[in-house]
Amino acid sequence: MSQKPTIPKGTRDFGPQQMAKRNFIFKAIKTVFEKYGFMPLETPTMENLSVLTGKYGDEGDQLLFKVLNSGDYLSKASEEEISGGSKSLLPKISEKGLRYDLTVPFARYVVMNQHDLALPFKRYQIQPVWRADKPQRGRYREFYQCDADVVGTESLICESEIILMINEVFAQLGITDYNIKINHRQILKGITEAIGAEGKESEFCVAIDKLDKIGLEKVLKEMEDRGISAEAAQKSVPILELSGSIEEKIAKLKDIFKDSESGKKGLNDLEEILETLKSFELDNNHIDFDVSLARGLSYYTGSIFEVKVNNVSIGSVSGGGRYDDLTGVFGLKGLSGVGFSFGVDRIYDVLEELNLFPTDATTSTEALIVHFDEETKKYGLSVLNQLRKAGIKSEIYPDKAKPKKQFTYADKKNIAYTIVIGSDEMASGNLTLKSMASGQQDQLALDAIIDKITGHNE
RNA sequence: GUGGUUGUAGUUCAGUUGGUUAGAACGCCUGAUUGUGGUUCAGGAGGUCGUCGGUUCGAGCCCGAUCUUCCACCCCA
Repeated sequence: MSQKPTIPKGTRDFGPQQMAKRNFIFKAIKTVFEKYGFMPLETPTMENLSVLTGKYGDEGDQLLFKVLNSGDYLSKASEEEISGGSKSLLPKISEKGLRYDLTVPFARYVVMNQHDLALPFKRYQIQPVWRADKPQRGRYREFYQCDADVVGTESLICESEIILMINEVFAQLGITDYNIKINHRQILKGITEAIGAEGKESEFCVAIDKLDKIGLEKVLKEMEDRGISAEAAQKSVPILELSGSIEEKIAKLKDIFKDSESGKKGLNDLEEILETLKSFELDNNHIDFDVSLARGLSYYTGSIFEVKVNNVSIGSVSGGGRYDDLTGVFGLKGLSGVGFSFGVDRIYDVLEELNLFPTDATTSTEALIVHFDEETKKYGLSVLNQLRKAGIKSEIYPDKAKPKKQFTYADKKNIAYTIVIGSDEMASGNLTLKSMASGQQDQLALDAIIDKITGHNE
């Protein structure tokens, strides 16, 4: 008995229909990225472990997929190291790992090529990444990230452009009801100062990030669990419950941040981003200033954002922020950057849930040639050649088969037209064009058929 | 990593306290139609019940291990 094939946990195949839909998303994202002056970059699937480890925290290191050294990978390890467990053995048997995200390889690339790059450097990168996580719904061990980053400038125009790009991508995808939540790490720092919890920033961030998930009371408890005084936690309540328009929230915070340089800086940045956007005449920029937005990644130092589509069961579909020292760990100091990422898998689920995939995203072949015998099949080949010369996606049923079988094939593959060639058609030169959707058939010369199919596309 | 959960036909699922030959729907194949798909009708194929071991006269059902699925926590896209 042959064994049943399987794929590794947390990985997926993408069939033709899925790929058509995924490509629809990728195309929209790529088009927009390039329109804003971002250039494509690809980096290797594998990086040296020295590049990857220590960049994502202890948890992150555990989630790295490591690649065994080639050949006799145990030969360099001593008895002692083998008996010492995985910690001492690992560096001896593995030197490479699969990329965990696109940001670190990007930073590595920038440092390695710093003398050749025109700064500011704008790149986009669409590639799979791997995490040895436990899979769940919407969480895989292999998934795609679509990153766009700018390094080498502190200009807030970049932030504004990110907002514009998100708006443009979503417009192309047909998503209309969504919020771009924005906040600023300096504002969060300002809040910790204002409530008397200086230096507890990261604890504060971890706690409030869960606000919409677990509610205010549990967040306050979490703050206390993480070493923030009950008094300070209480003082944050009015800030977290801020309401009103963006301008009103900013005005209220300005008052609270009288003595906080960080807080003021954050608010100024935010105002400048909003001001810059006014030059671009958006009807609705979808921005929502949310002081409870924190985002886990600790390397963010400036603005941060996250996109949530409303009325769907899916979490955030995009996010990003500004980091001051991304390349510092690789020895290149003082390079500020800002970047963001689209989560393709989640966008896919959103489009599916809202039924927003256009029907032509899934059509494949436009015309199938149906024949009856060797002679008509041969005649069909020259017809096929003409169709393809005219740019029509077309194919001929390769085997001799009953028409029923050939039509069923066209039906299953969702092919729009069939062109039937029998002895009558061969004799007259007028072929039978059948529209599979309506079932209507017409006797037409090949030129007329080509006109009709291509005309239908325009 | 912690705790729970699932596994029966290609797919979604039934399957009685452990008792003969494991079912349905959809899908698939063939025919009704030797030049016509989607609808209809008739027929057919398809399962070592996740895997290995144990209990039993007897296991899809009970027990153990393992893999797998999904969920919560942690963390994250």
